[in-house]
Parts: sequence; C-alpha cells; structure tokens
Amino acid sequence: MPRKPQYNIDLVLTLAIDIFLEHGYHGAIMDEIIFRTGFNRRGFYLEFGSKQAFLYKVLGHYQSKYLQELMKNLESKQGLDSINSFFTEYVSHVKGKGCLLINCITELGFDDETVRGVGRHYLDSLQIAFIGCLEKAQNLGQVQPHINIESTALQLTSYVQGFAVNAVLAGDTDELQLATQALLGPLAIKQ
Amino acid sequence: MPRKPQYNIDLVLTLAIDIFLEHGYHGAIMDEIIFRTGFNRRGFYLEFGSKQAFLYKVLGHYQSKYLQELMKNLESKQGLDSINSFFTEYVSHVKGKGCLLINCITELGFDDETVRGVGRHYLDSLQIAFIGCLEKAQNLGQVQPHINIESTALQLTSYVQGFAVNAVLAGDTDELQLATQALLGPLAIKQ
DNA sequence: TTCTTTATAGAACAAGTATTCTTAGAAGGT
DNA sequence: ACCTTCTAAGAATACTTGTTCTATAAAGAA
Repeated sequence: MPRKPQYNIDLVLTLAIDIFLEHGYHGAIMDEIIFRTGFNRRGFYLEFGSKQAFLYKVLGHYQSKYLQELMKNLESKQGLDSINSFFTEYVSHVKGKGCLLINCITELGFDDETVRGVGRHYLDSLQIAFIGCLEKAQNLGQVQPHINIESTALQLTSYVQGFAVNAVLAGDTDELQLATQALLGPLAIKQ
Repeated sequence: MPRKPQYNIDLVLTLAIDIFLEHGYHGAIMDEIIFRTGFNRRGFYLEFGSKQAFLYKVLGHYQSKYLQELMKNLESKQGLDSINSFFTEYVSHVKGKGCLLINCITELGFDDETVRGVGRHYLDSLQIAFIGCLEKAQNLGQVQPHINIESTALQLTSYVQGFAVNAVLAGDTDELQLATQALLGPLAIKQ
C-alpha cells in the first residue's frame, strides 16, 4: 500500500478560511492557498476539482464550524440571555476579519446562484432562531409585550450583517460591544 | 485643434458603478468596463492610469452622487422624519444591488488601506449625521428622552450596513421597509 | 484644402494565475 | 529487499487579463 497523505482536509479548509477572508475569492491566489494550507497542487485538484468547488467546501466548513456553532446560542432559546451571548460571541468571532459568508455574498452574490442560495438560507435560519428566542423572551416577560417579533428578528438579523461589515474596519471591538448593549437594551423591560 | 472626446467622464464613472456592483473589483474585467462604458482603452489609461486608480475615482463618484445625496436627508436635521426618509430612500437605492462602498470594504478592506480609510470616514459621517438628527428629535420631543443618542446612532449605522448586505439577496424590499418601521417605532413617543 | 492634433478601435504584449504534468521518493505489502 | 502505489514538490502549460502600442480617422486651425 502507498504512503498516506500528510495533509488533513479539515485543517486545510480551516486555514483556507483566513485566506479568503483576507483577500476575497478572486484576490486569493492558488499559490498562497497551496503554501499556507501546506497542501500540494496535485492533491488539491484531485480532492476538490477546482478553486470554485474548493470555495464551496470552505464555505460549508465555515458554516458548520463557526456560524452554526454561534447559532447554538440562540437554539437553546433562553430568551434575551441567549441573544446577548450570541452577539457577544459573534462580535468576538468577526473581530478584525469580518464574516466569510457575508464577504462572499457581497463579492459574488450577483453572479453566483450557489452563494446566493447559501446566503439566503443562512439569513433565514438566523431570523428563525431570533424569532424563537424572542418568543421565549416574551413568555418570560423579558421584553415589551407589544413588539412585533418577526420585524424585530429581521432587525436583529440586519444588525448581525452590519457588525460583519463594521468588524473589517474596526480596530478594537469595544465599540461593537457597546453597540450591542445599545441595541438590545431597548428591547428589555426596564427593571 | 483636435477632435473632442465622445465619452463623458461623469457618465463613464456612473456606468462603472454597476459593473463593480455586479462583479466586484477583481471580478470586473477591463473588457467589460471598456465595452459598457463606451470608453476606449487608450483613453482609459491616459485618463485614469490603472484599474485600481479608476476604482478609487468610481468610489469617490459613487459617494458624492449617491451616498452624500442620501445623507442630505439627515443633514436637514428634521428629527425622526429625516431618519425615516433616509431609510426609505436608502432601501430603494440598494435594492437588488447592494452598496458599492460596502462591497469594496468586504472584498478589499483587509488589503487596501485607502478603501478602509474611505469606509471608516463614511461610517463616521453617517453616525454623526444620525446623532444630529436624534438630538433634534429629542429637542422636538419626538423620541424618548432617556435614550442614549450615541449608542442609538451607532445602532442605526450598523443597521444601514446590514441592509446593504440583505439587499444583494432580497428580491423585494418590503421586508426591509417593515423592519425599518419596527426599528424606528420604539424610539418614538407614542401618540 | 491641408496640416496638426488627438480620439478611437483593436491588435499586441506581458504579467499573472488556474490547472495539468512530470519526476522523485516515501510507505507499506509480499 | 524489492516492487507497487500513491504523495510531494514544483516545473510546465494554457488561459485570462491588465496594460501598451499602432494605425486610422475625425475635428478644428490656418
């Protein structure tokens, strides 16, 4: 039997996330991908077929490793606390880098139906997760009873995307943490 | 004296906005830029020097023609009404396309200091404009007196960036208009 | 009209980049 | 120890794309 591969697909995908975050899809060149992931060209094309197919794999990996993990905060449906911890973790995740999925949407969304589909699905999931948390929060009496839950959830979803953009520019994230408080504060019932 | 140019720099810059919006910076190739703007290669390089320099010009043009125009709504400082009309116009501006500046930030922000600078300046202006409006609104008794103006302004600024991303995906923008109402509603004093 | 100047169109060039191919060598089976 | 099989490294290829160059023609001045 032949030698075994030295690379680890999971690690390659993880390392590639940063490369695409830094340079975008078209700006990330194969030489850097090969070099920084420690992969080799032949193996790369045997494994993934093309740069584009590779991006899709990286995006999928990014979602399951990070985005879905972050959303678990919301799925525990503990009301406002869940929303709070989601934002705290999200801000620290995107700090100084932004979000790979958001970057792909803005760079490729117009031309790439696959990316658009993934993006829509992500935003939908996020909104649904927020709705679940808000309903719970309402039941717990944590938020004003009169708010429109769907609109508020959409609103929170927009915030998340806004943070992803801001994070690329913001040196420190104290600002963003402050914004989170300002954002969630008005929802809560004043004690 | 020689013949006069048939192209119109202003028009070229305006047409280029859509091209960069559709394909991003690296995805927009010179052939399409030349073709769709009706420019010619030689003239292009005499006038702008390079694709990168051209992007900066297009970005500047985009800001003065659209972003600053939209912000005038806020500068009139008529309180909540100004904020409302800003959002209405903004949503209709980014509908189906997104915002060129935001797209450039997410695609190039990490590598391009110029773009980062322009982006920061834009977000700052926007936040300051919101602050002006909120102060006015507070003086007019249109909003709750206890809200933290700076935080609320930052919150609104994040929201704007979220819309820019959502708009790339959203077929219709009714959703976004609804979210805006949900957002601004709680600020206002109930009548 | 004729001459000068410069825009136009697109061919040519050169740099960059995704993909394929070649060679050498490592890991295990017999 | 030897052979097979597949990986590793990177050279080579083919294509894309930003930039420059050339030839043509149009617009005005004298």
